[in-house]
Amino acid sequence: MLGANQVSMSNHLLAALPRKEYQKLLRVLEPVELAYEEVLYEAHAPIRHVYFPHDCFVSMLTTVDGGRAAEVGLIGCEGMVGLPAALGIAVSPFRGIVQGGGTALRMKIADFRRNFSESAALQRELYLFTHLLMIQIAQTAACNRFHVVTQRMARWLLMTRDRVNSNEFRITQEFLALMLGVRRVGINVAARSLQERKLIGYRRGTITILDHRGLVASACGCYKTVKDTYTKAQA
Amino acid sequence: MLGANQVSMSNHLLAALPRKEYQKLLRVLEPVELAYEEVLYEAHAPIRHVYFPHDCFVSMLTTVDGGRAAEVGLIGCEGMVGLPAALGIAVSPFRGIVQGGGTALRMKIADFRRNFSESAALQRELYLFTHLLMIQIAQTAACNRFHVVTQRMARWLLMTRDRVNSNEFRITQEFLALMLGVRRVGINVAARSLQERKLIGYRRGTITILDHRGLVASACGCYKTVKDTYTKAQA
DNA sequence: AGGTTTATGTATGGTTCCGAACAAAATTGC
DNA sequence: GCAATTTTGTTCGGAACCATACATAAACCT
Repeated sequence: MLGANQVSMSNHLLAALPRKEYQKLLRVLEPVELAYEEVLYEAHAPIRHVYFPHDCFVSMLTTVDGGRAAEVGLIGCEGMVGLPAALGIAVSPFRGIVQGGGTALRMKIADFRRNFSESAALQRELYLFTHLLMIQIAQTAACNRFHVVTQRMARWLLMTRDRVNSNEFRITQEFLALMLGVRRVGINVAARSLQERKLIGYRRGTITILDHRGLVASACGCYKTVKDTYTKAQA
Repeated sequence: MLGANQVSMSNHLLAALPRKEYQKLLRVLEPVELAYEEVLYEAHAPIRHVYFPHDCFVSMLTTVDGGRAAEVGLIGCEGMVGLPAALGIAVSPFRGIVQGGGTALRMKIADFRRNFSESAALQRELYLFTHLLMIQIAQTAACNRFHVVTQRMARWLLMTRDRVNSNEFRITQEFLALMLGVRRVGINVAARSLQERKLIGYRRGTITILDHRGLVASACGCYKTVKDTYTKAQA
């Protein structure tokens, strides 16, 4: 039986499955440590495993012009990494790169296919998650269009917080710039602006959220919009 | 038996179904005329019908800050409008608005649910299309981040052309500005720039593509990236 | 401890786009 | 034909961000 702590640290998708199906999956699930900046999928490369994050999360990036990339989605313990597999697709359209290091359960793609086709509950959950991820990506598209760097950075920090369950995480400004598709200078300016307002603190490679509510107020509405959608759908 | 012309004018998703399943669906499919600017779904409103466009296409828009909207996806005869229904979702997350007027087949949501669950072929096609739409949306997110208005406008015109199979279509600059999430002034400048280079022509409410290859060269790579993905997947 | 590497801070000029307002031309309705 | 409406053309100052370059500071290594 899972204790409350284990449930909170485990993957929500798996946790929501009926007991029996969950235990069946456990037989083919393998615990792995995912390291910061580890690449799970290259764009257009085959999906060999699907991942169910516990306390880490993964950025999905898409590339333009053969070089520049931007994050289009963030997947943590609320979802599964390697979603195209649930749609019958063998290749990842995006680059998947680990952000916060931590633990996850993973499954070989062949095992996933078999178990997925046999579990109506898993199907239902993954199709729902597909829908939610699509909304997240779409909101990112609009957000990229309308909102300034400071707002987008605040949103990113909040989304990250929700996925690692911690107010502090390791991330450099350089890396954050890559995610948001801006220059590091832009992040630097935004970071200082948020720090001056005492919403965040940071030092060399670490950012701390000091005032959660204030940060929400500084972020664009995209944060709340997407979060509410997830909350409602998974209630 | 469908003649070649009818096939080319009909919906690709339906056309790719096995003969028998297609004929079964025909019993619950109803032909409709979709008018320019008609709203098929309001955001967060229930999906009552799914639509299979023939010679028209539909923009999916997402809203930020309670007002401004931007197009995140374009669906024409290559797909189905109301895709969340295939994921077991009853509500459209986006606003769906008809662009080029034309004909489509539509199905009541209850009929769709029943037929979808009974047709493995339809499931396969719609899950594939879900995947493709997700890629389109993600590319739009990156495109919004990196590319200038002229490039994005060229991309939009090309995507539209592919969906209506015509080099000329009715669209005002004002409306195009709404789709791309910019001011009309920005579209005006871009339109004149494209016209000066003899890539397009336009007059009050109508745009004509004059030099297709030249326009592709002026568009960002996002056009080709997404188009190639669709072509390859549906081959 | 001292040098190397990595991360953050700062400056400059230029481009794109925004917000707002107004002018001109094409189309429509009477 | 003439007025109203719709669509397109143009202007202006300012904000955000870009590319590039260089300066400082913290952490790491041996």
